[in-house]
Amino acid sequence: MGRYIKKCPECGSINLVLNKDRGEMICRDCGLVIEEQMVDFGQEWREFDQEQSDKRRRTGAPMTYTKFDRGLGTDIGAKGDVYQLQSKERNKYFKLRKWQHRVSTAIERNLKLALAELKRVSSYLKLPGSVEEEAARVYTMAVQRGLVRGRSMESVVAGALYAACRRHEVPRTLDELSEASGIDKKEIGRTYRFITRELGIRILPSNPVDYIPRFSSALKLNAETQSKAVTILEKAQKAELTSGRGPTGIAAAALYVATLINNEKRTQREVADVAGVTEVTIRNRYKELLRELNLKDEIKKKMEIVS
DNA sequence: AAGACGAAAGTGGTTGA
DNA sequence: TCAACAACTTTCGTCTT
Repeated sequence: MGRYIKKCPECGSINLVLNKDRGEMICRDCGLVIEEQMVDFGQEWREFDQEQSDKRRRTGAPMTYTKFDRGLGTDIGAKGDVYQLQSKERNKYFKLRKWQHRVSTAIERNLKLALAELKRVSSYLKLPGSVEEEAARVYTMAVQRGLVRGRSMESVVAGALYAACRRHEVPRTLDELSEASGIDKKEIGRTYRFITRELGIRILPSNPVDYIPRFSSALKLNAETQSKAVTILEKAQKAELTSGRGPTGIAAAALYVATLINNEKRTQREVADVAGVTEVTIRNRYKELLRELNLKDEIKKKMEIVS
């Protein structure tokens, strides 16, 4: 067996909790979610001295968008070879370094800050590493195209995260992003639309089904109710009840109906709260569901069995 | 007393002239 | 740029459990 991560890479704390179901580790001190995919990424060989380590290593540092230079930065003349050159040549290199410095620092400084913020928010929302990576990629592209100009860094970060969530089908609502980042919901929506349009990122309209697992666990519903809600949603999609509607509202209504059918009743208020919609919306959707899908009979049947 | 229901008016965003 | 429009919200009174 290989070794697991023992220290939090963020704050160095060893106070980590392993959540085996989700395959992730959480740092108790700073809240960072450390992805632990139950795959041993450790090397299978051992190194006893410098020579062996040079020989046996097959890879360089991992490339990642969550570092401002993807972990691959090159510094001109950083190693000291410069000093073996003639003075004229040396001046040339110094100039080059200076230029590199000028060009890159603005973007890099921005990226460093932004990626720290991104880590904070995504950790707060317990987003998987793949989403964080994607968001970092989106943000990097946005910075390179100068799309951050005129917008706050934080709002672009939030927008990038929102986009990444959507693409990976682990949707969070704008409200949640807003709460985690402290940015106004409207602002996030605006920058989200802006950067996805400018970067040409195609995003499928989010599927109500994607919200079901999260909502049901927030409501502590059992698995049957949850899968019932999913089948209701599938029927609803066939009946064309889902297009043009807010996905969270539909998901909430389906969930509400499922609780009625499975005798695991939750109030409209409770469902509305976790889904971030109002009771009225649930009522409207739920009325449509009953009307179009003949679920009335199913509910009645259940009621009769009970009585 | 709490929950469910529905009408009416208001909000923010999209669309089409 | 404006008005029409659909989806959703807020508010509030009424009915049901």
